[in-house]
Amino acid sequence: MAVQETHPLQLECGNCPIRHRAVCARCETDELELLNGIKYYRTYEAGQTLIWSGDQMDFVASVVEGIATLTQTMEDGRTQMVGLLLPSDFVGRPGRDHAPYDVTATTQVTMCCFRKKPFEELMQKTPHIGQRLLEMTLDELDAAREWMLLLGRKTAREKIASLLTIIARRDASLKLNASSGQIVFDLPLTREAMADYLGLTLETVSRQISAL
Amino acid sequence: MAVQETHPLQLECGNCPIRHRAVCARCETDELELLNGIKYYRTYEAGQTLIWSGDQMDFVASVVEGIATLTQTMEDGRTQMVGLLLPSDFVGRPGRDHAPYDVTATTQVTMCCFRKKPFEELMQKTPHIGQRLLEMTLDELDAAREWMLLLGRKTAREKIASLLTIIARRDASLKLNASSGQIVFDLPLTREAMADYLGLTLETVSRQISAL
DNA sequence: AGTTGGCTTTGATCGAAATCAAATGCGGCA
DNA sequence: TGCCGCATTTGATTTCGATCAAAGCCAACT
Repeated sequence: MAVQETHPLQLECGNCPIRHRAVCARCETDELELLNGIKYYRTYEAGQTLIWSGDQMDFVASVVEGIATLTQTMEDGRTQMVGLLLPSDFVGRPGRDHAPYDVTATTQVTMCCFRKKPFEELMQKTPHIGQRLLEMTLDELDAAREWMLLLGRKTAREKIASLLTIIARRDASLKLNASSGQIVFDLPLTREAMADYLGLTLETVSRQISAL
Repeated sequence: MAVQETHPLQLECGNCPIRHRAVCARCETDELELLNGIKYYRTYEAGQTLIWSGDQMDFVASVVEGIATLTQTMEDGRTQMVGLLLPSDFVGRPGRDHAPYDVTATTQVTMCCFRKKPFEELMQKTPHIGQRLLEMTLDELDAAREWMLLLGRKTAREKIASLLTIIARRDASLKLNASSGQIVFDLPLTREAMADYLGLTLETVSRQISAL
């Protein structure tokens, strides 16, 4: 894994860490071969903005490693995070050619990219890709709606608590650490990022965390 | 149309009002024939809850006429609306068997229903349905994220303004009323429904509307 | 007319979170 | 060692929207 992180120029799909959860999860060996033919990897540093809202999008991609965020910004500078991209999540939208949100790396991020045109053509030929993408999009929609409840109706403290449980839960499902009863995890987000996510100010986030 | 509203037991797909925007939009005549074979209509009265969160879902459906809402409720009774269902919108999720939200009619609603099992089988055979559903789901996801910005970062007044413009815009695109510069529309929502949608209390909604 | 019950408006008060401002801690670097 | 830049914490004050409470409006029904 360490080797791939430094320069994952070409990685075999067979032992890809997101093989069974990404958009390619349902693909058979032959379909995978086609995808493999048009894929290429890119890595980004923590803090880097991968995509700016409004950018021309000539590719789509899967997050292989790292964490990135989707944020929306108003004219006066107020921002709201509208999505968290984790390994296996899909970026971009077939059939749309400009990006609707900023995408920013919060850690170092590795992406498995496909030029949009060939990918769209492949989607026509191999139904498994479209099926999986639909599934993933429906899950994202559920997550977004869960978040709407949080933003609209929860108190600052409840928001923090929800964020922590979500991160912890994900973390657990990723590492499957059947360790002792204790749950330990580090959250790779600054106070500001949390505030952006929760619809709060960073001061409020700080205070509420101290209070726990 | 009046006739269909009272008892739309069977309506010809060819002159269905949502023929070109619903999940069947991309279907060819032969595919439409298959869908036609498994569809049935249901109507609900204003105020009626079509589906309760947690219900077993043995069908999926398209809204043909009327408006319904998707709402999420917390244990202590706080509620947040997470979606607005308009004519052509799709209800239910292939591959999931319990409803995640309450669905409530705000006006009289007519739905074009399909039993889930046959629909899912049909989706395998006719790619156009899955493709269209993906497209619609991606649009819904965009709408949900727009709403997250509203809930997380906008003031009460801005929330009201956004709601009004959204309703007005939709209304305009529906009726295509190229009337004089004036824009006239009635919003078929109670103060409480608006409050639910905007993450506010009904008092605040009332005050802000008066203030405009 | 009068009553009932719904939605809506208006008023008074309270409180949670935003805002403004300053201090603290800490790793990198000259 | 000391300075710088950055994230975080803490404090004081303000404000927006929630909450609690009462009245107004209007259509349906007796």
